[in-house]
Amino acid sequence: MSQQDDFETPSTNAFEDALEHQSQHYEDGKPDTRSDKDASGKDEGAGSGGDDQQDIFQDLGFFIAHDESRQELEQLVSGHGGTVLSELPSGKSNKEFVVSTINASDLPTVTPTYIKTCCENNVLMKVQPFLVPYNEFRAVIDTQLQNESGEKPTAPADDASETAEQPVESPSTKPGEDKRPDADTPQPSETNGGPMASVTAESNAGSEDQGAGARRESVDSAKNSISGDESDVVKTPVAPSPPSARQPAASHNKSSFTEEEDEFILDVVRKNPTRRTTHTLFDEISHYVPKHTGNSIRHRYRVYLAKRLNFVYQVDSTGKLVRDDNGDLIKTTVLPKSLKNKFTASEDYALSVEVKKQFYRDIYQMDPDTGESLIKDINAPDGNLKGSFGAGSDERQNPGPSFKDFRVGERRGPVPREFFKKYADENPNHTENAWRDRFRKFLLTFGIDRYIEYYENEIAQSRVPQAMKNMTNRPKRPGVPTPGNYNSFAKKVKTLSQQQQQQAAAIIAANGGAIDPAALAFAIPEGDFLDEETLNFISGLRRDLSKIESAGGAAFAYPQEIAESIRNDFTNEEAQFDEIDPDKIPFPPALVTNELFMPQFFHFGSTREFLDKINEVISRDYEPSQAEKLVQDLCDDVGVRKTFSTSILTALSGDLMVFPRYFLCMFHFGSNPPMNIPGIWTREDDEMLRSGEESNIKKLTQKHGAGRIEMRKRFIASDLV
DNA sequence: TTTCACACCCACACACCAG
DNA sequence: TCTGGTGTGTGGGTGTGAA
Repeated sequence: MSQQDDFETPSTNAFEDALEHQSQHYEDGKPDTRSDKDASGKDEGAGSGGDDQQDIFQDLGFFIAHDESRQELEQLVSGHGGTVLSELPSGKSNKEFVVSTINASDLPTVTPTYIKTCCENNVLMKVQPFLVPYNEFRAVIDTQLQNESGEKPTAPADDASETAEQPVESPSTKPGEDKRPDADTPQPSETNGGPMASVTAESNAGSEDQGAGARRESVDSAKNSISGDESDVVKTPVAPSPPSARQPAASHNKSSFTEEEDEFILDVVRKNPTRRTTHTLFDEISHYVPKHTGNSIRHRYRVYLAKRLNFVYQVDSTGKLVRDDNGDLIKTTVLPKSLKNKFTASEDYALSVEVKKQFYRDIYQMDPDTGESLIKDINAPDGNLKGSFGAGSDERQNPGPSFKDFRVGERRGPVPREFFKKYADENPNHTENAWRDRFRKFLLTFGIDRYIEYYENEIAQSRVPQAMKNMTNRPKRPGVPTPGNYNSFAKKVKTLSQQQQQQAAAIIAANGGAIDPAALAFAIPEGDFLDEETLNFISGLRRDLSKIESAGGAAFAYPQEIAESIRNDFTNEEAQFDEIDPDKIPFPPALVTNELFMPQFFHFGSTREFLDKINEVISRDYEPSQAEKLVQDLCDDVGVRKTFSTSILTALSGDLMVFPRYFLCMFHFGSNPPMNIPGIWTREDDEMLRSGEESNIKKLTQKHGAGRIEMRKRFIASDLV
């Protein structure tokens, strides 16, 4: 597989013909000349780098409701022959679209990415994968806001969940790319002579699904639209939050993918580009998109979303994300290698020849390239012999044929491990184990002499030789799940303990039969989660535990008078904030998500039980510099994610006395972080403290007390906030 | 009939272990 | 140390059924 195939091989089935169908279905039956032009422009556009601008949007109108890059989008539309509409389309024409990431108008709406992608490729692409589903919740909210403000109804305000985009390199076919042999090319297959893998382009043509958006289930971006948090998301190349896990269950057993979910999937892939083809990545994503299984998310990505992956974030050789000097992720259009590499014919041939040379050396103690003897003079000073003597003595006596005339025959070894180690060092495209396995399972089965002969013959005939295939016929293992099959929740539950099943069933039942994260957590194997980077962006908790740790005890050790003052404040506050009855808080509490808590959290039977355990953990004897151990214990014993407990510690300025209060108030008041609680510092509190204004300090003193203000100042001075 | 979500398949790359 | 057995899960699909 080409390393850059996703970008550089045009996905020809992605190019537009949907509108042509639409016109047949909906329009007036007039001949549409665009399709011919598109057909001719496909390859040209894809290969030309997009410099030769064409009127790809001719006859089409777009209402740009995307505030973020309105001017750019308008220029792109008009620059490519399209019409920029000054008001919302009537909905009667299938050639008019709204451009926005939110569809609150129930009109055909495409994402801004559609405009950009078409222009970058100079091709009118299929509109279907870029259609935005109608979001009736958002429409309701917009209407409410309009009613409250008395404003006229307007076009849907743009959602800011779209990540920043950059121009994509125009797709082109690279020389040296994976070239699949012709179907009639003979190949080294024992079991069938056909081509190894015919690339089956799934038919995407013929979609006239203008109503697809309206049919889809809408989701809860309404909450975000009110909070005004969207702008933050736009400005940073951070993924959209995971789609809400508390969305109403679909009326049927298959849920459509929303734009929000699509963007979430794309962002996780961008941050895990080496795992883009794996099953496990999508299974992990499914933990955060509970309406869909890993299988279906993977399918969704492969068939639809891969075309929209116009960039990924750069990773190092180990797959870890790389950041620039400012700490930002680096976008790239070059895809990193995936986890496993297919063996090519030239690799098979090179290995065959190298193994053959190894046998030749072993048998005849002669250098296969020079024909010189490898046996040192027996009287040599070091007394060592060249080469090894793995073969029988008879063969060693034999001067032997030239390497060219030598045949390996039935010989299978020995091949020292060192051979594969050295070979892997020189050919790092595969590991030592992989080279050895290729030798064992393919070369030995097919025949070394035979493959060399085949390969050289193909080259001589100016044909493209193929790699060996179909050499493995391991019997199916009875009772073992099919690899790469990440299906339904029910299947996962089957693997759980009886007690866990009962708990999961209870949660599902309490949830009206809908699967929620709490129940789902039982099905997630421990440690089977997205990488820390992804979790960070999911949780939004970017606290740096190492800072706290590196500050040693300084951040948590306070002078006696401050400690005394804080203790007094704490005692006075207890009646108001610490005597909330945990038995009145249902378990799991409403705010609990997988982003904040580990699966073992859900093993607690009640909120009280959870809080008792919290109290037990923080009562242990931790040194001031043992923040990391505390965080680890909270994770292991109570199921609080490290990122979450670190953020709480930061909000509490390390004051463990307030730790139970944080959870109690969070669950009771339904707010994370809990607001207006003494000892729990919010971002606004910190800004007020930093301002140094007398009025602000006065307010903070009333809220937190003088001792905690001193404590917080030290925390800020240590750069821990 | 078509589309799409979801289930399922299977060759094989890569790994590890025991004799 | 060599070797064979075999586990795991990637990579690239296809099959099925509801809407």
